[in-house]
Amino acid sequence: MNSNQYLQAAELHCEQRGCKLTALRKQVLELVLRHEGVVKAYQVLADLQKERGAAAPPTVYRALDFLVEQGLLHRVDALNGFIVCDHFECQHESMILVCETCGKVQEVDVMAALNGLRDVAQAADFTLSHQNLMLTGLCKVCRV
Amino acid sequence: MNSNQYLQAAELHCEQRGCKLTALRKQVLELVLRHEGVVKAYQVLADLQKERGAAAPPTVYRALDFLVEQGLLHRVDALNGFIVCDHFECQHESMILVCETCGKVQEVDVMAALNGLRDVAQAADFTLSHQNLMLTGLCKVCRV
DNA sequence: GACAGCATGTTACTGTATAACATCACATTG
DNA sequence: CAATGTGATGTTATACAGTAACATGCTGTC
Repeated sequence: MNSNQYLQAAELHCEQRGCKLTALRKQVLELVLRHEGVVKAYQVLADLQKERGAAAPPTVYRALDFLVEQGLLHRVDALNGFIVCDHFECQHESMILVCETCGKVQEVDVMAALNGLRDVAQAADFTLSHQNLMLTGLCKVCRV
Repeated sequence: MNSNQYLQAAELHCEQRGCKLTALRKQVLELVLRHEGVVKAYQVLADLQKERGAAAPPTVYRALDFLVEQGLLHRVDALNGFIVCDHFECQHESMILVCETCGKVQEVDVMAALNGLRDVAQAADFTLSHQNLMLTGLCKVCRV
């Protein structure tokens, strides 16, 4: 799926959920798409400023929040960053793998594998919500 | 284990690992211990300033980083905070459960339950390091 | 055209974290 | 004992992250 296709699908996705991928939101999403892997809010802000002159933090954060809410992006807490989710259509719980060495990220689905954790939590009288886990390790390339 | 016992054990633990729980580090650890649950760096900083007058962010961050490195604290990325680990002796991988409603945290061990995730990661050509997962959900009290 | 409701712009601020350099304390050793 | 090296701490300044609060603009509906 190329960038344009993605944007189109994203637009449709938003409409189906009863809200709009406005020009600004689309532009922000586009900026995020341009980067490989994790993008920071202030990076997006800088990019946005290049493209349209003035822009303040709230502008970017609001757009990013919206995109996260729609499932188009995932927030990666531990990195204060965001990544594109390329399977926003389906209900999923994912695990975001961050390589400690090169910083590359990938997302894998873990709906099933989470059950073990869910059981442990349940045993501690705790009910897990939907998760987007972030775990660290070594990617194929950096593993040597 | 009360606070004093913990501090003593912590001191021993550091020595065994070839480093020192200095007065400052001990004081910071004590300040963290005083709080239930998650503590923020700037909260600790404020407390520290009350006790010893001047103190700047790096002082606190260095101490906290040290304590995390020694396994005495866990960093909770998603909350920009820290919690005490009360079983720093043993090699463990834990899951930190954060209640979405009341914010209380608890730590549970998940060495075994992580294997499922490890397998999924391996299938994606990724080798997981040791983890301290943070997951959100509802605690016993807030679950209703 | 008036209004409601949402999106965006703007200002100012709070909170989180670190770089870079200065100084101190203490152990080692020549 | 003085010289030196090393790690801990102090200090200043700044970078980076996020939000509150209010102003303005846009669009659809009655």
